[in-house]
Order: sequence, then structure tokens, then C-alpha cells
Amino acid sequence: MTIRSADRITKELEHLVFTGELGDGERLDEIKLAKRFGVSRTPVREAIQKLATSGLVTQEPRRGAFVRQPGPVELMEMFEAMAELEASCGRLAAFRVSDDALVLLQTANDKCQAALDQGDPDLYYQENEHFHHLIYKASGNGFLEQEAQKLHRRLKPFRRVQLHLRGRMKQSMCEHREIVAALVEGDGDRVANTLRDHIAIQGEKFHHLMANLKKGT
Amino acid sequence: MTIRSADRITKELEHLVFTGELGDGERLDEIKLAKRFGVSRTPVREAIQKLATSGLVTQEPRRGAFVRQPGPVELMEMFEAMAELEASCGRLAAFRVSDDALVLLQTANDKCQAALDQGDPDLYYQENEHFHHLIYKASGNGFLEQEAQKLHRRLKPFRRVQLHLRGRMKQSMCEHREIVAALVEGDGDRVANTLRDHIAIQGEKFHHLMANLKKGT
DNA sequence: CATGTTATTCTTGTATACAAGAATATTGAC
DNA sequence: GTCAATATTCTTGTATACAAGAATAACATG
Repeated sequence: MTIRSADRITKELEHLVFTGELGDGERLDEIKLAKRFGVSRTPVREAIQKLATSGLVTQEPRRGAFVRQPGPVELMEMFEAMAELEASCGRLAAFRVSDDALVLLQTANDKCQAALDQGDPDLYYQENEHFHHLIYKASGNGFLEQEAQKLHRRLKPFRRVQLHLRGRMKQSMCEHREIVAALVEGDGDRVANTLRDHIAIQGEKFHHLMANLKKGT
Repeated sequence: MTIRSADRITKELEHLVFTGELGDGERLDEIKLAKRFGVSRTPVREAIQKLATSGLVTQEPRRGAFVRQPGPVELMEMFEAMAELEASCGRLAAFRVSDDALVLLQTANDKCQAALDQGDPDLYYQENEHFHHLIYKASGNGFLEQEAQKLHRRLKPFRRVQLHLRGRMKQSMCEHREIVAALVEGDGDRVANTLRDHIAIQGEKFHHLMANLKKGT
């Protein structure tokens, strides 16, 4: 055993939650999971503890841990918080971004454009993710960068879907261009506002999707 | 046993770290801690896991967990992130704050003033904390509120000390008044900027304190 | 005496055992 | 047949046992 199996299990469980194999409200049966991963309950429990502190599951004493997918309200709140976080990163980046980082941002954007031209939302998301990580990093604040990445990861499944909406990729691309332009100018407030709107729109689009989905059923 | 002892131990350990009884870099000896709290290693380990995910300790495989107090750089980054978070809360609060909440903010501020008049930094800090929590709540975003509180807790020991600097309490009080004034006006940007500066100053003051402390030794 | 090597001890990480509360099944009364 | 009370089973939470790597001590060698 070269690595803590508890850590491996943490990631496996996260994956199960993200892919939806462990659905909302489902109980995490320690024994079943232990058998599934071929370990004892101990590392499974440690993994569950970690998920609990990062908010993916809730623990009820003597009853176990349950998957806790955010509801519509919490999701909106998380998107709003993400918008604010990214705005903060962008504002700081406007003052601190290096020429090298700007070049990287441009190339990331070009790749987004390529994905858009190919009409490939998954590829677009991937390149788009890279673009945003670059902005977090350009904030020059490692702590903020980590926090932004954490929330980004948590929202990842929801940010993805809205890209499949008609015209959304193209619109997103325009917003990216404006963000970079404002960064080049060094206009902190404009970067912040553009980024904030960029994320807020994602939240709204996602909201629309959800509403339509419910209507459909 | 009415409550999970692991949860109790988590809080006890947090306390030990905050009070400094467990100093920076110190190893958390599972056996010693287990004896100290009168339990087995299992709940102690679970508690340590939690501290690790919240960032208070780092774990090295097969070597144990070590207290990880943030260094000067990380501390500055955390203060900056806190400033941004509070600014975000304030901006949202400017649009959403209720009249009731404004009254609460005013009374909280009056209590700060009273503490200032008594020249009691500890009391001031307490009332000041309440003031800030009210602003987090007034953001109308529960998720953001939680995140802000989390970081606030983490910075608590450092926010405290700078209040003992000559004239800092009075200055802080002025800033509070301006924040409320901007909230009443509903001027989001002004609230955000004032709050951001309010926290940023705390970071700077703390920095000065640290610098002087080092010079002294 | 310094240093490199081996042996021992210690600590973590995992598995298993046990205690106690929660959920479920069984039984009895109406 | 339905509902309440009790008995049983199941699951979590904690303690202990064991395995393996890390730190340390003992020792040999130059």
C-alpha cells in the first residue's frame, strides 16, 4: 500500500456523487461501500467525514451520512457566490496580471473559439475551465485561487449543462473577449463587473434549464 | 453517550490550536490526545481528518498530522480574501437589506460605540463581530454568509490583536458608520469599497504589529 | 570519534470486535 | 384486518488488535 486508501476512497466517493450514481438523499452504507472498495469500514468512514466537512454529504447521528445535492435555492446562492468570487479574482488580476499570463489567457480564449467553431460544448467547457483557472491564478492570491477552484469544482456539473443551450457558447465567448480586453486595460471594476455577469448568466441559464425540465415531466 | 465524541474532540482540538497550546508545526500525537480526552484513537483520528480538510492541520502519510498556522504571506492573502468576501456581502446587502436588519445594524454599532467609550477592545471585538455577522446575513445569500463566517472564524485571533493599536478602535468605528450610511443609501459599490478597505486596513495593521514584534525580538 | 548499517521501538493506517441506538419484523389485542 | 407493543436485526460509533513504514537507538567499522 503506497498511498492512504482513505484518500483514494474519498475521491472515489466524490466521483460517485458527481456522476449521480449516489443520488440525492441516498444513504452511504458503510458496509456496502467497504465491500465495494475492498477495504474495511475504517477508511470508508474517514472518507465520509471528509465529504461531510466539504459539504457533499450531511451526517445525522446514529443514522448515517446522506448525499446532499444542493436544492434550487442553494444552487442559485452558490452561483451568486461564484460570481462574486470570480469578480474578486478579476479585479485583483486587473492590477497584477503579467504579460505572460495575458498571453496564456489569449491562447486559452483562442482554444475556446476553436471549440466553438467545432460546435463541441464539452471541449468548450474544458478550455473554458482552463481560462477561468488562469484568472483565479492571475489574482495573485493563492488562497483566493484555491477557494475559487473549490467552488468551481462543486459547480462543475451545473456549469456544464447550460453550455448546450442554443447560442450560449457564442455568447460566453463574447464575454470572454470583453474580460480579456478589460484586463489588458487594467480596469479592475470593468473586469469584475463583466466576470460577475458572465457567471450570473450561467446561473440564470441553468435556472431556465431546470424550470423547463420540470415543466417537461 | 448523547453526542458523537468525535465532534466534541474536533472542537476541543480547534480550541487547542486557536489558543496556541498546540503551536505551529507541532505534531498531533493520536495516542496522547486520546488519553487526554479519555477516548480511543478512533474519534481522535476522525477529528484530525476534519481539521485537515478545513486546513488547520496538514497530514503527511505515515508521519502524522501537524498544526499549520498560516505564514505572513498566506495570512495577507486570507485578509485580502476576507476583504473581498465582505465587500461582496456588503454589495448584495445594499440591494437587499431590510429595514429591520438596518435597525439591528444600528444597535450593533451603538454597542460598538459603547465599548469604544469604555476603551474595552475585547468587548469592542465582540460587538464588532456581531456587526459583521449581520452584514453577512444581510447579503441574503446563505451560502456566502456561511463562507464569510468560516473565514472570519479562521482569522479571528488575528483580527483581534490589531484592535489594541492606538486609535484603531475609533477609526474602525468611523468606518462602521460609513458602511451603514452607504447601506441606507443603497449604494452597492460604496458599501463594497468601504467594507473592503475596512478589512484591508485590519490586514495592514496586523502586518505592522507583526513587523514590530519581529523587530523587538 | 565520526559515520554508515542494522535492530528496535514507535506511530500511523487498517481491520476487526463490541456496545448502543435506530429501523424493522413479529406478535398480540381489539 | 389494523394498530400497538415488544423482540429482533441492522447500522453506527467506539475500542482494540494487528500490519507496516518511520524514527530512533545500538552497534560495527573506518
